[in-house]
Amino acid sequence: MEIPKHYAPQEKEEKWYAYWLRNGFFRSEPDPAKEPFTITIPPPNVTGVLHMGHILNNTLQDVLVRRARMTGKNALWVPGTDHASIATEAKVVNKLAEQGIRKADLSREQFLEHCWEWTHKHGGIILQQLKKLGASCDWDRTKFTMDEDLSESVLLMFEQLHDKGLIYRGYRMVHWDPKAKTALSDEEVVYREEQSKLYHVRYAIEGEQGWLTIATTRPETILGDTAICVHPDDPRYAHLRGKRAIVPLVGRSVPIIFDAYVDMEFGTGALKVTPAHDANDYELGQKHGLRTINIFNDDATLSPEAGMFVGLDRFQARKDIVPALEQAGNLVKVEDYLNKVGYSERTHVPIEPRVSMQWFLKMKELSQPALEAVVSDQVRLHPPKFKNTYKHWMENVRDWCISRQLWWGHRIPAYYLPGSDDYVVATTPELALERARLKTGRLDLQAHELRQDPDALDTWFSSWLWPISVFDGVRHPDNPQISYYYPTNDLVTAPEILFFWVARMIIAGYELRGQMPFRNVYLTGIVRDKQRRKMSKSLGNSPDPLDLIAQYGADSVRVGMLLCSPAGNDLLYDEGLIEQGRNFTGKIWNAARLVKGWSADPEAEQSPAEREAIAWFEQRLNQAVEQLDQQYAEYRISEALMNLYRLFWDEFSSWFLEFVKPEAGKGLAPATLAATLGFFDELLRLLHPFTPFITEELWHLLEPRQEGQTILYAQQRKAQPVEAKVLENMELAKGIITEVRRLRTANGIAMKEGLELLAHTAMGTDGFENLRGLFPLIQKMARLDDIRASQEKPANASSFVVKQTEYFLPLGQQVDAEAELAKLRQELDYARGFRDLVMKKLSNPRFVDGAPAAVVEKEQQKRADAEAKIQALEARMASFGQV
RNA sequence: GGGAGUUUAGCUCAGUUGGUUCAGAGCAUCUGCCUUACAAGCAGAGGGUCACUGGUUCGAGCCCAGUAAUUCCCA
Repeated sequence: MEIPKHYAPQEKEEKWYAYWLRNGFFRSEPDPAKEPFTITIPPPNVTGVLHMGHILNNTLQDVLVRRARMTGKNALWVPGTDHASIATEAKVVNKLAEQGIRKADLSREQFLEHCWEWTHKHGGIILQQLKKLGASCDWDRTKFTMDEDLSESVLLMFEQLHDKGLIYRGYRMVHWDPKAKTALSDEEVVYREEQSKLYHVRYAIEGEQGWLTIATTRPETILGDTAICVHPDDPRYAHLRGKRAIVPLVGRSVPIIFDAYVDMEFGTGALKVTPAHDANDYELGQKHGLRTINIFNDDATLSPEAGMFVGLDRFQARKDIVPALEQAGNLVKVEDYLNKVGYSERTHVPIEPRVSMQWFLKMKELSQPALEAVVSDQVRLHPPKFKNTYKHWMENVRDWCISRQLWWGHRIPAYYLPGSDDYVVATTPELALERARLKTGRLDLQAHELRQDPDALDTWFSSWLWPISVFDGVRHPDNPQISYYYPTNDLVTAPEILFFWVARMIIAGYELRGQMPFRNVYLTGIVRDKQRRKMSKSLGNSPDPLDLIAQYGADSVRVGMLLCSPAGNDLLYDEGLIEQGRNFTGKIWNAARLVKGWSADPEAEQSPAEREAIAWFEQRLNQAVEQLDQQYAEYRISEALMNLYRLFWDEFSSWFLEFVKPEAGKGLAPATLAATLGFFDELLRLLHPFTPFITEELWHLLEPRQEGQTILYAQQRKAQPVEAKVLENMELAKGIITEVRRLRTANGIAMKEGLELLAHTAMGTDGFENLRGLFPLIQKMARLDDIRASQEKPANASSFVVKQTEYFLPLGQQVDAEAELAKLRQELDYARGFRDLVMKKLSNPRFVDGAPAAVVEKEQQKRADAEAKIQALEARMASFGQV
């Protein structure tokens, strides 16, 4: 069968993906006879679209899963999506706004209908896109965090933790997102440094002359001040003990309190205290029994409590209050100030600290096993540098605010009793009623009298169950699926969500099953552009991955993304990387065309040279497999790919295929052709996890295959002992070939022109004899008519030294004596320098006595090698009449 | 403010318990080639005071201390 000149990825990828699906190759079911290998996908946002980060992340997962399949594991990759409460709700609210509909005008049910509509319309697009990449997920198992079973799992978890006393409801200071109008967890706040102003404002002391000046970045919160605080040791303010101050503009009298919390160095050493709008002030307020005046509405406009600027946005109020303070004579000065402001991770508006009633999960004890799991390497992070970060977070973990004032998500399963703040927790309204009747003793209590908490749960409160809930392991902890597939093997995700998600999954894993959710966590880097800017829609610096796949093929994109992305390192994306991937697939394709063009000649006998080449590549393959095992074990995926890249390109294509390439028009010994095809097959298997499509295509082209056969389950070569000598000798032979080629180039001798190579064996023939079997290969590759031993050193010859043997290439009149000498001199300097260094070591008694015997012996060998080389070089120089 | 990491060729990165001159790879660059699979290719070549300073050691890219630059995490 002829192979087309060019590989057409688009067509082949479609064909093979359909073939894989049709045959159910990605499916997995529990099989006690086989070892499971499981990955659960980090569920992308259900309404998201594929970006470059997904490409990197999912290619890695696919490589791991495909490799597992080809090394005898029962491999399963579970796909799915996440409902992304706040992000999706924000999108739906925006969409409704475009249609002139306000969320506030809809009932909860109506709004959720819109959310579902949106989800059904956009949901799963991203999963379809992953198919283009070649992702070998078991699509029949696709999950969504709002599926009925997964939802029930979330509620059960809530109930379980609540019953254990780990979930509580409390009036606390939380991070408030005034745009989404919901509380956020600590992790959902991102801090950004900002140039702002520090306002110095003076407060009158009540009942006497004098002022007290404070410094603040948020003058509008003055309206909510309920104290001034100074340090008890500060002599500047000692006289103010027991006094009160007057809040500017509103004229409220507030106490001056003393607390060591204040930093005497900062600003004026006096702090205004606004318990309702600052986390630290809130603490102070609690401690000193201060009033809490909430001057903001939930959208961060000023509330009637503020007393002025009512209804104004907080930033407008900040602007407007400055001239007001100035006019009132309270503004002392304004300076520039660099401070850090918390923003909502989702809506990107500045966070407003706010006191509100929220649900919290106690984290301290819960996280203990999860901390130990990582510290003791039961769960391994790759790269391990993230262990520190993880440990630090876990040791300082704080209670998790799990309620969100949103509708899209899992509604908190708490039901308030009539006319009371008391509640029962249950996973369904029916169960809730039962419990409520029990609790109240009112058997006639009706469902409509109970009021379910309006809040939804933090999305991560569902995703932290993901590796368990996709196997229904929360509701049915002993079902065969979870028993077989859990704990999963690898998780591939971004370091950004190490705490959000990874840590919490580990916590949930131990809490629910007493076992880690996965054994390895591979943390990818962030995909950036060449200027190290994060790829983003707004910057417009990100290519559309689907365009790339359409242009270059999925295999090329996969290779390009993995070529240069060690675990934990950012990937500086450049289209050149994808081109490199394309060039590599092109190379594979062309090598196949070459080999496919060869035919077996039953008459032809396998030459000793061919046998040598085959014996060598056999060992070279063994060596590569050994390295690959190591690289996979250490999650050095980029390195594994580079290893294969060079194995295929340099060793197989440039060396092996050229070794055995038949003369034009001639056939090949059947055994040689069979060996070549065998190697090709093995290489395709090793490459398949990285380039699934082209390897399947060629696997079917190089040998006749039946419908239903696939490379997906073809097993990769297992590690075998490597015969080092065979590899060493070939490296020497390659060295000789390269030297001859170099001399040809340097002296302008065409490859067509035959040459003779003389080996000067006066020094001994060991190295020379070792290579005798490879001579035919050397002759073929360097276009030599003959290689022979010689006692004399011919004149008018170029020379080089390999090991301890000096080789001469008689070039007649063409020798460039100057260039030759320069090269010799350079080599001699190098060799002498090397010898001197070794000698210095050997003449140092402390080295000879102190270093291990093996090391000393090595040094002595090095000296002998160097001496021999120097002699050869000196003799050579002498033949030119120079030393 | 606290903590962690990084610094090796023009770029992106390897360098495993200190012991070949250990200074590597890919890409990029340069030179010569349309050699009947591949010019998206082939054959060659050049390129680095391992951030800096000091220390430990017979021996340091590797260990220690300090300095600088830079990144990230936490507050």
